[in-house]
Amino acid sequence: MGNRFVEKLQGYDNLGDDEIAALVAATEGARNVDARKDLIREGDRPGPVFVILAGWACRYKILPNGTRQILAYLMPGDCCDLHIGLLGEMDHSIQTITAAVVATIDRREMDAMMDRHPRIAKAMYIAQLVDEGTMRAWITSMGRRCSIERVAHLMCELYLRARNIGITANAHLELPLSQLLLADSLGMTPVHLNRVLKELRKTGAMTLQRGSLTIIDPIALVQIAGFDENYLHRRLRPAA
Amino acid sequence: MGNRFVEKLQGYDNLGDDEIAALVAATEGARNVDARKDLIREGDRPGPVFVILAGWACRYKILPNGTRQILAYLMPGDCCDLHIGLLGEMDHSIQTITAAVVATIDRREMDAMMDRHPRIAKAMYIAQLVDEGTMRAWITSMGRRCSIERVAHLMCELYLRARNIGITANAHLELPLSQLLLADSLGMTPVHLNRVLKELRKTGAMTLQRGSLTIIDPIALVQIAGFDENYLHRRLRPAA
DNA sequence: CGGACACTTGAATTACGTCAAACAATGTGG
DNA sequence: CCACATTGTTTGACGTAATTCAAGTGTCCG
Repeated sequence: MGNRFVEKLQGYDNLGDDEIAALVAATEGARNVDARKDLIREGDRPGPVFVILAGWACRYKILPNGTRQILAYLMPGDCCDLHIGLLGEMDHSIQTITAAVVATIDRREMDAMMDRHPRIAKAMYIAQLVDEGTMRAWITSMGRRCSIERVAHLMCELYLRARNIGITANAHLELPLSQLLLADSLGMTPVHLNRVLKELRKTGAMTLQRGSLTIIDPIALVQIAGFDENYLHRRLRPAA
Repeated sequence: MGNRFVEKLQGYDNLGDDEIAALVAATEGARNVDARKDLIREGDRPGPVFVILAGWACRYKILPNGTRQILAYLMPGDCCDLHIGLLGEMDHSIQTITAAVVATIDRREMDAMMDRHPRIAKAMYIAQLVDEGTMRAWITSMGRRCSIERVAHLMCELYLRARNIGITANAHLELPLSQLLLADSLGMTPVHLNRVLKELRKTGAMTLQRGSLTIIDPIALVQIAGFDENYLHRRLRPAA
């Protein structure tokens, strides 16, 4: 396995050897981070750009009433907002889910790299647009899909994103996400999520057990989710 | 009233006279658009950047089952994604709500302008980050707030955004949003939204009637919404 | 005046939440 | 290797917020 960040950006625009070298150099000093460590917290003054090279993380927000909302999952190759440094304060937190390898790229270095390599800039912008599209899909799910559809939709999203970076095997994916975490992502209670997972198992579309997702009947799953087949395709492999 | 787009960006970074002139020139050929006209549709190949100079618009998505989800409101001064042209297809549609004045800026022209005027680029990036923050707030609302809290929260957001561009008077705002539109934004049925509005009226926090929003008791409203007072403050007036 | 459209209200239904308890998996220290 | 705490999953009984269906009441506008 090479540098996941480079591989992801390469999927968005063809990068030359010098560009790859620049990205590799920029992410060289990556550090190991334990599971469940905040990389940055709501209210903090943003610093450098984070890149997740291995492991999983999530964006989240804690509400005044103590509940939590997960806003997005970060998989290997993903990074935080490109221009994060322009804001005065973070409006959400980012935490590792598993042990992870995290690189940080100084804002100035990032700007310089994007100036020198327009294709890196383009790929970064596309990545940002894809992330935004995912947020819109979450809003849509929360607003207009019932619980079983929401769960199915999230599983489709995660599975396709994972397949895109080559961490699936057959119709199978190791998902290090507890039911509590998933419930906090989908706007439902853990109890209800558990019942929905049971129902999905019963339909024969998929199973999720002990952190292991198996897509048994992809067509049925996509059908339940109301998942637009082109949805991630076109976003993950946009026209050149 | 000057150019709302310029005024908004000026709020993010101090622009010089030449930069203002460049923005004014870029938005010169604005055209009038009727209410309820799609500016661009899901699946279309993106073209130039849209800027709303007057009137209201919204981003939305239609689901396979025919329901609709509003994803964001665009007020005077707002624009669509900066790098929209990099994607192969739109993943959502944008439609005017009222009659509107819309400028389009060619991608090349936009790139050139941002190259020549780094402060314009910075202001545009901040605007983009603010929009993203708003999306995260919507996800949070949908996931973790009950209906009355959601409604109150959206009204806080819209009121503050409107105040920031100077279209409020006292504690009052003309909101050209039907209850059907609001319901499709908040993930609820129009019937239920209507009842929630009635309840909010009863609490004495606010009224929304015939397109006219009045904040009667701001403290009570913020309290109901669980609205973070700093939330838009820090995003709309970030530290220099 | 009549037709279209947005808003309002009531009654019945349902999806999901709450509370509570049991069970499984994993890890820690004695 | 066992007691035991800890954290995640599963299930049942019950309560409630929100939807659905249906029938109004404005209000605008040709």
